[in-house]
Amino acid sequence: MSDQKTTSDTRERILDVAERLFMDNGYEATSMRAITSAAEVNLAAVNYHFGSKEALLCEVFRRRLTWLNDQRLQALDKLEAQAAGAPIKPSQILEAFFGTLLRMGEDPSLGGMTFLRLLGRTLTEPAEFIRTFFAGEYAQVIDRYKRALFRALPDVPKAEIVWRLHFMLGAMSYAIAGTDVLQVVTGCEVGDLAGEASCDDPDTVLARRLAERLMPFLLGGLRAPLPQFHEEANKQQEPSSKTV
Amino acid sequence: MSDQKTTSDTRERILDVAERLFMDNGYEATSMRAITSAAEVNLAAVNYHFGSKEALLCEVFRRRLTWLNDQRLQALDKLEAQAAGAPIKPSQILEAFFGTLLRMGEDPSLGGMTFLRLLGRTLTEPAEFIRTFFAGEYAQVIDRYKRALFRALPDVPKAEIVWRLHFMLGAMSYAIAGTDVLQVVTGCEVGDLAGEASCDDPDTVLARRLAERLMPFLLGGLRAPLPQFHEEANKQQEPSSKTV
DNA sequence: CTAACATCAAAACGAACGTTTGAACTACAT
DNA sequence: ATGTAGTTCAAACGTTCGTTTTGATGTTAG
Repeated sequence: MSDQKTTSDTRERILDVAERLFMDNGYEATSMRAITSAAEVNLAAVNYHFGSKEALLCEVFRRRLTWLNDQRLQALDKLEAQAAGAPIKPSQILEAFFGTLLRMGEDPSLGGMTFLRLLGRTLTEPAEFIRTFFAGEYAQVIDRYKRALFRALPDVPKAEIVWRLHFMLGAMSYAIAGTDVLQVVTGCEVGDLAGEASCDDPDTVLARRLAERLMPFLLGGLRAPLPQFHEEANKQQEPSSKTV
Repeated sequence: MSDQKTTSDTRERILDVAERLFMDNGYEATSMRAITSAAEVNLAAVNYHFGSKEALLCEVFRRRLTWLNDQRLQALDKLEAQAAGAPIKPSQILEAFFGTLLRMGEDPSLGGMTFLRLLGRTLTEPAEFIRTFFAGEYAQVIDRYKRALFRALPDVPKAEIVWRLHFMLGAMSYAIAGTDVLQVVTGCEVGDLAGEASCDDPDTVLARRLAERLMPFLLGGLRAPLPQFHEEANKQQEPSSKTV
């Protein structure tokens, strides 16, 4: 009555297949028939369980994003509790926000790199229902982290922080999308990785390497000198730690 | 005279309309009928002039990208000539690559922000024909700039530079896409801008502000401290330190 | 004038799309 | 066994897609 376990099998299989196909082909280019036949379920199953193709895409994200943003909020709670009123280091804030996401790429049970790539590619889709869905899913966590960054960087104009948060999200989004539109850029990347740690699957290794490289880049961008009109703000970014 | 009058404005009108509609709705969600009726041309005109919808998209990009990447190569040529063998500053390289692009956003005759947004959104599209098209268009210029960065940063491992070039492209791509998936992030952005220079159209102002903010961020990310491969304090699951 | 190109309206093409329908099947409480 | 609610199924629905065709009209250059 309350929770049908007969439901779970078909539902989950659809969600898993949809996640992969949306990632491979994009939302518009993925047909219901491709999804249902790959999931080995009836064509009508998606509309029965989710209502529509749009609702399916939202559910694909919801089952992972709710958990993710919950983790992010908990991580920030923990940081603020530890700080006990003292300012939190920007590197810790970035780690809580981006590290929590990137660690999903190492765990296939959380969607792994498939979900990360899908997320990165979908964040730039212009469809209205996607934009409003993401806006709702992210509203709380973005607001909390924005305020945390304001407090961590009191000498930086708030508008500047917002811009840089935008840029950081972009760098991450594009990096996890990994569309490799310019294969020239990545080129040596994969071969470079394959040489080492071959115990884990390539996606897990990639996720770890990505985090190692991306976090310092983001922090460097966040603490870059401000554009001309505010020169004296440079001193607020003392090398207070070697965490990077 | 020349034949540019024979190939009258039908071609250009299709390209202009397609550029805007592809930007607004994405490639898959934009129909030929929407394009031709908005351009007030016959439905068959696209297939007559370009051959197919795919070829139309490629032509939309080609008419701007060949010029852009030409400018980029010339800018790098000029830098290298001025340096006369001496190392070029990374900031100059970034200015030549990203500044040349961002300046297109201020010039409506070069596509303006419409083209920039379209470019940012299309760079993450998974469709195969798009990926191979961009790979061909960008191969030369990426290779030149990659080598320039290698020379400008001789102490940084080449693989690291490639990663950071990737991140910089991502930050720029997402920033110019401006999909605002998380409106919370931008929020004050537009209102902030509207206060000042209201003499130009909003898109031109936005492009200028974007460049002012993005370039320092990219440079800060590029020059961030390198990751330390054994700094794992909170997570210890990689005992091997054989990383190069 | 002629020939080649460009544009048009209209219609049609087959294919693929998201969605709906109504019957058949399953599980389980009574 | 029977009723009921939830699930699956094959088949069809109506629409829209990219593309092609036909034939007529306008434009331009040799």
